[in-house]
Amino acid sequence: MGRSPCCEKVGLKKGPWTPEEDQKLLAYIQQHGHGSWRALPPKAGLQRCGKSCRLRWTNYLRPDIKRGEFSLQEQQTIIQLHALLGNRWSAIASHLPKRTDNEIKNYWNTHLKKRLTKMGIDPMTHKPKSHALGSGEPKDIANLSHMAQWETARLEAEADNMLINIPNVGLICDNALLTDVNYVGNLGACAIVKASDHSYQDEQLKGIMENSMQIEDPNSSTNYVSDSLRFPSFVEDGYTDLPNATGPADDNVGAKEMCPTHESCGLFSWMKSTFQQ
DNA sequence: AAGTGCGTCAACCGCCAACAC
DNA sequence: CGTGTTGGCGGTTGACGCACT
Repeated sequence: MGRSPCCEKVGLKKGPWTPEEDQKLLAYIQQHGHGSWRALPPKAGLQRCGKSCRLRWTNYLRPDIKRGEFSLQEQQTIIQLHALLGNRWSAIASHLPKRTDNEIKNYWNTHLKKRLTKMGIDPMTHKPKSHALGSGEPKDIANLSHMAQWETARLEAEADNMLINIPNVGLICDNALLTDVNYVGNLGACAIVKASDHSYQDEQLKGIMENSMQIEDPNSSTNYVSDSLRFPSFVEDGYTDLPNATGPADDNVGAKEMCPTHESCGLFSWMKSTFQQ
């Protein structure tokens, strides 16, 4: 049998907070700080348990909270970090200034999880569903092991406050089934936008592609790439072995290998070989 | 207009680790 | 070292609003 709830005491209120209660809590904390949460409610004149007060403050009343729709950049970050950290919402929240772990958790459960599932991606493993359990072949096991090592290295670097800067990848192609944030294994996020939908892709990509590189699908008949987003500076800095990334429309050897999830395509291999050093 | 189903999200519950004694 | 307390975390619930029939 578990411990009895902290609000079991007679007279303690539960449920939604009223504006009056919010005001009392806010005023008290602004004046005295929260101190001991357990001791706070009677001092603030609230018929709540300390836990409820703490939750209300951290998830709603804190002045440094950003509310409202998640930007594409934020969505991308959540997906990336979830692939890396799993359901460690507070750790994920620490990378998203002004967002609470509760809000991120809700957003993941109600939006992102469903979206990944719809895209045929297992939201827990971040792998295509058909590959979620792996084939059991030595090659797959080796890959998983390699990726695990890579993630470990990343986590260690993160702990040292030296987060490795892995670029995100944008792919514009005519036959894209996806018009949203995707991912490339656990290495980076990938924005796939249908090339013919010029009306929104520029703004959409700008949101996603901050500090990102962009790869144009050479198979695209439209070949639309916004100049402002065209080809990253780091390609000029030496990353020149992209799989046809900068090639003309008919230079499509690598692009033919592109797949919706990029798990096994040239893009994925390229990222692995380039960044797993 | 009423009923139903579904999505969203604030809030709660219970577990756990850290800390004080 | 054992025990009690506290705060933090992730999982879950349920009230609410909206869309649809």
